[in-house]
Amino acid sequence: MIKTNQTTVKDVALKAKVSPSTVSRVISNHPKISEETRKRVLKVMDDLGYYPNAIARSLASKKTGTLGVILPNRSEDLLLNPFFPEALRGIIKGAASASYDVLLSSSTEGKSELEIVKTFIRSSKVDGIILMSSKVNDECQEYLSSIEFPFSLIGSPYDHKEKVNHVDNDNYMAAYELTTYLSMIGRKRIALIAGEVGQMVTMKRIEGYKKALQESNLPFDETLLYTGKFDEETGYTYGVDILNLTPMPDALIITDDLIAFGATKVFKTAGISIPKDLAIASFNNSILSRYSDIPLTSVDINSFDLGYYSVDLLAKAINEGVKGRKLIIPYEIVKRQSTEGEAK
Amino acid sequence: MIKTNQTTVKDVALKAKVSPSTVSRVISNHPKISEETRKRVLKVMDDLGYYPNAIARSLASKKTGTLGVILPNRSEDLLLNPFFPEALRGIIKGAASASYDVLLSSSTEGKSELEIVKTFIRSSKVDGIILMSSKVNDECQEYLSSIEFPFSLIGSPYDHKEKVNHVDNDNYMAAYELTTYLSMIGRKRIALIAGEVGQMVTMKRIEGYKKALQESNLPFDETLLYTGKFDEETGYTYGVDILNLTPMPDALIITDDLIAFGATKVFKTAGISIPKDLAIASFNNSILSRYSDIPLTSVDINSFDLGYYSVDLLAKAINEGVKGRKLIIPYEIVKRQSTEGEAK
DNA sequence: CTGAAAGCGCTTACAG
DNA sequence: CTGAAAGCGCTTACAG
Repeated sequence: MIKTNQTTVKDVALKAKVSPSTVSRVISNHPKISEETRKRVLKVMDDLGYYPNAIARSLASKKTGTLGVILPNRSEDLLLNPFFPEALRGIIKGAASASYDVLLSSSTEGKSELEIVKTFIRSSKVDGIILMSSKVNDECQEYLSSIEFPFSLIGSPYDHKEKVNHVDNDNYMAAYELTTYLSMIGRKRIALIAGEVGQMVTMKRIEGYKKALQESNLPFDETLLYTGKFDEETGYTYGVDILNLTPMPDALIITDDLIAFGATKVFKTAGISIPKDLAIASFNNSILSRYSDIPLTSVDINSFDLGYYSVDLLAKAINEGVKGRKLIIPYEIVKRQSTEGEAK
Repeated sequence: MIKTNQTTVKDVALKAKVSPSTVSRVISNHPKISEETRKRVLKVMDDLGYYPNAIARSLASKKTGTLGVILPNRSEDLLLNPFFPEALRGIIKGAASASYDVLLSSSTEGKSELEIVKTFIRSSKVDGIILMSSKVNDECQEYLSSIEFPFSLIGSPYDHKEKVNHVDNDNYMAAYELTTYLSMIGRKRIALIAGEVGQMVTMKRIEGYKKALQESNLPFDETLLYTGKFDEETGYTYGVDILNLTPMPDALIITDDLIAFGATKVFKTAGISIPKDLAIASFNNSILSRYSDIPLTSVDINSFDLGYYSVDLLAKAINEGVKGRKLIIPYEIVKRQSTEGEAK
């Protein structure tokens, strides 16, 4: 913002010989303006290079035309997990087509997500908010629901399902299907590296996994279930852990390609044959799963769409007061070499 | 923004028995407020749960406290090139520590970057702008310079160097050093896949490459220089092209890991031994270069820092009117197996 | 150190 | 279909 002597509605009004009210009305496409007046004003606006001041509009109209996006606090996620850039791309695209701007949360160390949300709202900077992940006992969901501020969630709400707009995959089914598939190809000891406890998506996937084991008449073995952070370290660490199990699992589901990729390296180095000794399946279907030496079977969750439709939902929440709407984005299990060989 | 009956300066003023002016002054930390008054007002603000309306502040003060970031129009970039998410992460971090919010350009198909810039400025939504890449004849740089609007550039300005704040690697030197290194390990025919013509970074790297060839007494062979889009297709296509050259090059520089990764697959499938027959070096040092079957030598350009310091520069441009400042972010050539074997 | 007043550039009932 | 007036919630010379 610079002290350029902006041309204002007043200038336009003067030159078009109408009142500022009228200028304002043609700006906002008010229906009851005569075609003649509209044209004249439009022409003057063009001649003067006039462009409405968004800030002034916001103050007067109580609408900002911008959407706030809360990025995960832990910046590692932003870096490693391809979900975030992809979903963000979907959000940007969606926002563009709905004529919204996107304001990103500045992730400061000290500030909790809730504080960021509150600041966005209290400073009146956004019309609505997108939460990019769903935690168990998420205080942001709680808060936003309680003050009835328009928001949408990527993921499944931990509570208040009837009030929270959200877009998600059916992660329960995805894990169920994947586990069943591994069982069908003859695997008996199926391990799972499931992501962070405390994330709804982790809960859902574990549930689906357990259910599938049960229906396949396979025992659930707690020692085959891993949860934790999703960085490189973890991939290696768990890989080594699994290597040391006796008997080793003959299948492994990992909820992110990157980790799967890392773990795969450990197994290969140790002379484990994939998929013969160990079938591996993962999530996100990122570039890594395709480019891997042994291409990885992976669940494509359509991150872009998750982002894109979260905007759609949010726009409806803002404009029509929609609440509790739920959108399921289909996933797809892309089968590749890491699960396609014969079992030993 | 919701029609919550916000508490305003007026409410605070009333309860604290001061004028709104005074409240405003304690909000903005005006020095000449008595400690006593300050404390009383602060207490009332806290009691009332008051939080200043950012929009109103903006309108009155002509400062928005937000930075506009222009993302590349072609969304493929955002997806594939790890530079963008990384640099964006740096920007977000930098913005947070400088107390700015980040507004993202909504990349619509029809709109040029220049139009987005103009809209940001004319609607008074941002105090400054970050351009995430530098094109030859970039009209945004031209425009922003001409109206003297604060901005900073990631990359090298194509012109008006004395006016444009920018942060960049020394891409000339990086390409020069990498080429020289390949020559030093005995390579005689060094090919280059250089990225898009029209990007300043591509120009710089080609220059450095040529200079190094010359100083190493190697001929510059036009048929060994490739430019083009950076998607998967390109990697495969050029890989096949190179395979069909006679004689084949014995070294290849590629300005992105992903493409290098793709090309590598082509070569491996064709039975080319890396690095024996063909040494490969690339840029960005992404996760891919490490995880590759044959780990790739790659230039780490420190994308995060590029983003982070672009904010630093921009803040100085806004607050101190700084112009033409230049910041060089060091790069690092990370040597790995793809260049470390012996030549044939 | 503090207050009264004007103003930032729009929008929106209200009235005609 | 259009205008006059008040107001959105702050900030900032100006004056004291």
